[in-house]
Amino acid sequence: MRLSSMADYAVVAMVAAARQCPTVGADGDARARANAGQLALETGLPAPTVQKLVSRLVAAGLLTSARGAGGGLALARDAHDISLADIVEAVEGPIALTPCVEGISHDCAPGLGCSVRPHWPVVNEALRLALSGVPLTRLMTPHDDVDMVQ
Amino acid sequence: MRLSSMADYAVVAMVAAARQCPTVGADGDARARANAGQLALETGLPAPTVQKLVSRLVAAGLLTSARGAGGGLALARDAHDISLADIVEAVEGPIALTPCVEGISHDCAPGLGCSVRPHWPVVNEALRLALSGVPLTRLMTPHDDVDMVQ
DNA sequence: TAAAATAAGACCGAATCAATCCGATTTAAA
DNA sequence: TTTAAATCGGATTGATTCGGTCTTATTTTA
Repeated sequence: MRLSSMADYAVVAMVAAARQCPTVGADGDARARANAGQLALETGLPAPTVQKLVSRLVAAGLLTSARGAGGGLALARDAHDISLADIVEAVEGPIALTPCVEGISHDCAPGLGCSVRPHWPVVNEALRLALSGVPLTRLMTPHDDVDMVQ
Repeated sequence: MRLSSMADYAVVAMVAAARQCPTVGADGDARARANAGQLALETGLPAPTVQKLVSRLVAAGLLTSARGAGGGLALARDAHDISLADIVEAVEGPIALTPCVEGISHDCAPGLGCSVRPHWPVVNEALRLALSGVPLTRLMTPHDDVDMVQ
């Protein structure tokens, strides 16, 4: 039920990246690029861990990377269009509480014919919806009372 | 993000227990008690694993146990009043995606002042609500189309 | 009184996960 | 042309948790 540490760190790293690169240039060439070392310094996470995280985030299309000297990272799209679900899925894969997904048998209860399996997608979708409702912009604020009213 | 195997098995075991003891006697003394061995046989799970599961379920107040010869297990309350959230909490403890709960520092991002921490309770509550909405009675049905309309 | 059946707790092996390190590739600047 | 800087990918090590098995204690019936 717990989020993996990698996914937890990824959220923190994305928040830091969004702070360092608040606005991406409209021409696609972000001016204020942040490198992995700066993100590690700001978040307090180990540098190798941040490097591995940004690799997955880039592969998932949440960050854009520019190699070489002067390179760095930038948000692929606006911070308001990146949600917790995107970050979690980028690091952990599809959001599912159980391995009882379509295509895999996983006969956990042969006698019951796995009667609980048809009900997991409902829970998974509800969870995904909850994560999708939290954009990155809301996480950037140090403390707000918006959550209380929701 | 994945549920632990123990919690997954606990759901299956509770479904099997609800099937073997559909109605609990109003006098509190259930007539049709199921023992751990029968549950293991019906679910296909290892018997020692089922024993460990029922121990936690009894401790959590979801099952009642009667020791000695002729003893066994019975649902503590009606199957309609037992939800997925109850079972998961009985096995895994409080439902929380991150260890960022009140009382524990866990300074994942000292530089940011853990700006993401105030937002986790919102997600946790949404997840708990989704699990609470699935009663045990719905899981007992082999296959129904109720989930589709919801 | 004795035997049988049960739950409850303790122990151990194994697997997954997190973290780290190293080398390869690419680009800009001197 | 050369040097420096920064990302990308894989492989390795260590530890924590998880899953499974076993033994012990308690209770009821014959």
